[in-house]
Amino acid sequence: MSRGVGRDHETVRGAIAAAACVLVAEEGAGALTVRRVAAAAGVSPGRVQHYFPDRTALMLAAFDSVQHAVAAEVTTAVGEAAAPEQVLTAVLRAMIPTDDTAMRRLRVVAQFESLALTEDILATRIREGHAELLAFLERLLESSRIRLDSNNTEGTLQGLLATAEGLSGQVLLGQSSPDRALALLQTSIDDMFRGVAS
Amino acid sequence: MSRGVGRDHETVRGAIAAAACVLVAEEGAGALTVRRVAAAAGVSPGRVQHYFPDRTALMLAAFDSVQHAVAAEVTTAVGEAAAPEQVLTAVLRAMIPTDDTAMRRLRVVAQFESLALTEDILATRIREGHAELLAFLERLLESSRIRLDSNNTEGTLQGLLATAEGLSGQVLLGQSSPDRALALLQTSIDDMFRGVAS
DNA sequence: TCCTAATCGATACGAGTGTATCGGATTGCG
DNA sequence: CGCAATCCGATACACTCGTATCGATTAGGA
Repeated sequence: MSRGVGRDHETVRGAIAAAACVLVAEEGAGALTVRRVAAAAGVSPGRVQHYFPDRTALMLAAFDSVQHAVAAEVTTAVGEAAAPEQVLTAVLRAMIPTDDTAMRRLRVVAQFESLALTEDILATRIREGHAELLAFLERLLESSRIRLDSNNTEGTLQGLLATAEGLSGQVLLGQSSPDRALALLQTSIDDMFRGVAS
Repeated sequence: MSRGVGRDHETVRGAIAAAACVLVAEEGAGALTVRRVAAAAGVSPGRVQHYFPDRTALMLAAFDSVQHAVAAEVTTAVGEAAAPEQVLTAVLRAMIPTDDTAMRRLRVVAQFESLALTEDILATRIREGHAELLAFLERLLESSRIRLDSNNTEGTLQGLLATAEGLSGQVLLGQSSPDRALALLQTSIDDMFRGVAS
């Protein structure tokens, strides 16, 4: 079934999008090209063109691919945690790249974030994902017995997310080691829980 | 003196680099092109080519241009502050875009940071600038009477810088308003100084 | 004055881009 | 067994890109 109507459309699309992500991770967003992606996926340019009408569709598919990968990563990290504090810690730690695969994934995310400064569609999607994550963590903490001393759960969470994102950027740029970033992140988390009755 | 040897080389170079920054701010790093920059600077492509041997030189000049602009901004912000705590606060607040010009400037910085994930020369320069800023703030706090409770000045500062960078990214992506980001940043700074005898 | 070096506009070339289009291959259905 | 729908490889076209190159212009020293 290498041709014809029997092809599993979504599988092929996903494979091409995944190859596009690898390409972006290694060569930057500028390499997001029909022909380059085709070469990276080991596929003819015509095939890529068949599954994606234009360059924007290819870009959005690649973005969805990383976003789903990140969501899956977060989900498994959450699955292993029990208490709400552990869930929060796991989610935030997942934003710091420690191994090669996480490094690549977060490099792709960083590339798309800078693309989003120009492409409004990407900015919207990133905002939605960010708001979703924030709401999830907010529900998590509010449904538990945890109450933050600042009486401002959303603000504190947003600050924590900003810290994690900043540390992630530092690691990606080689300004900080993953271990150091994780330690600093843990300090911020501990500060947040300080003086809180669980 | 529109031609000939009498031209002020550095002035022309600077003007072209500044125009390149405006272009990057408005259209992203992908617009960093000889012809586009020439058009943005109101200059013939040949002139740009004359002052910059290749695209990399143009990119580095544009990067230096923003870096100097940021340094100047920080310097004036520091000049208005008296106490070391105020200096630190001023530096960190300068990383959050509040008006249009700061917005544009930080957009350019963000674009170059994502470019640095691919271009090693940029990564090196950013690391150097970051280390320099960190060392400056460290000296500032250590030479003053301020001692951090965590007994880990560098780590705390790095965490604070990460928070500011993360908040800056949130503002750039429209996930947070400048005022909100400034408030969250202030909270982080206050937490840092909590329990510290000045 | 004139001549050398700097400046710069214009043009050209090859590579790479997005996209349109065509034709053959393949498959599942009637 | 057709046959229509899908799949996809190939090609073409009009662009933009970086870069090389040439010639004209200009300024300042000899």
